[in-house]
Amino acid sequence: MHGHQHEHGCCHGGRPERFLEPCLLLLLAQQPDHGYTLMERLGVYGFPAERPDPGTIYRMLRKLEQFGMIRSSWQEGASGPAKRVYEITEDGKSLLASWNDMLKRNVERVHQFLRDYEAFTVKEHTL
Amino acid sequence: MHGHQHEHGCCHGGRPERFLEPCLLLLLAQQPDHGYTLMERLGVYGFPAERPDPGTIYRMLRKLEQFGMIRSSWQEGASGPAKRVYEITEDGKSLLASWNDMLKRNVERVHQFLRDYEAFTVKEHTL
DNA sequence: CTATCTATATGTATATTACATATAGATAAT
DNA sequence: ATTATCTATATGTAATATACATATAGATAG
Repeated sequence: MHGHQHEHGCCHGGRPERFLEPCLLLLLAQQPDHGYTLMERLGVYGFPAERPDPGTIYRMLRKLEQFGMIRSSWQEGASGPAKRVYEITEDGKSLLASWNDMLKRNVERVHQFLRDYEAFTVKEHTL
Repeated sequence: MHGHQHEHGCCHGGRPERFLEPCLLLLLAQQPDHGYTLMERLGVYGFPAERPDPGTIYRMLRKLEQFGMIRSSWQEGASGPAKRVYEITEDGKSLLASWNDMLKRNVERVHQFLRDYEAFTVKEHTL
């Protein structure tokens, strides 16, 4: 029952923000790839596997390239339309390491919340 | 070295987003309080304890009140300027439960990322 | 030759946060 | 006394990320 009852109006529950960028960097660190396949691979990190949003993903890839975190080249001789294949740069790997540190810290903050919420519900139950 | 080197320009690492709302709800579930004190209590969840942003916090409180998640009354007879004391409503408790569920799911997503990043660095090291 | 699949891209709206600034009553200091 | 500081609440504006809608086009299947 919980989780989706507040999607409209105020306080819609949803996805974690600022998470797409590190996930794309990690996927490209694992192996070079193009946007269309990356959309599917993002499912591992909880992004909607069936109906991902191409616009958001391609835009993020272009932004990362603008700042030199990834680089791209057009793949030739493949089937279907031309594919822009991205690979991570050294700067991108350094940024990925930063994201890893930051996400670790943020997880700690959320764990503190989850512990306190648990304590709150236990206390409520004993009233 | 990591963690703050990309604060400017692209890809600034920083705080988790959409985290202020659940934290305020949890703090008010623990006990009714007014904005000025809540600012300090937010330090438990990693918000900057010395120099929090009043604007963001008061605005979020007003939004939560607009949607009936908390309610407020002016506290009389206290020292200093008038204080608007907030308390959580039943709807607010329900929303808080939703946030708890969602944050649990999101933590799982981040854990997947952290595991994969660890595996990536191990692999890089053995090359 | 038309429809569908693969692949990339832009336009716009909404939401959250950061930073700057405004207001005002209460209390402390000179 | 009157000035400065502390407590407390509030608004204006900009930056950023995401969601949703839509556009484009080559390749392939019916």
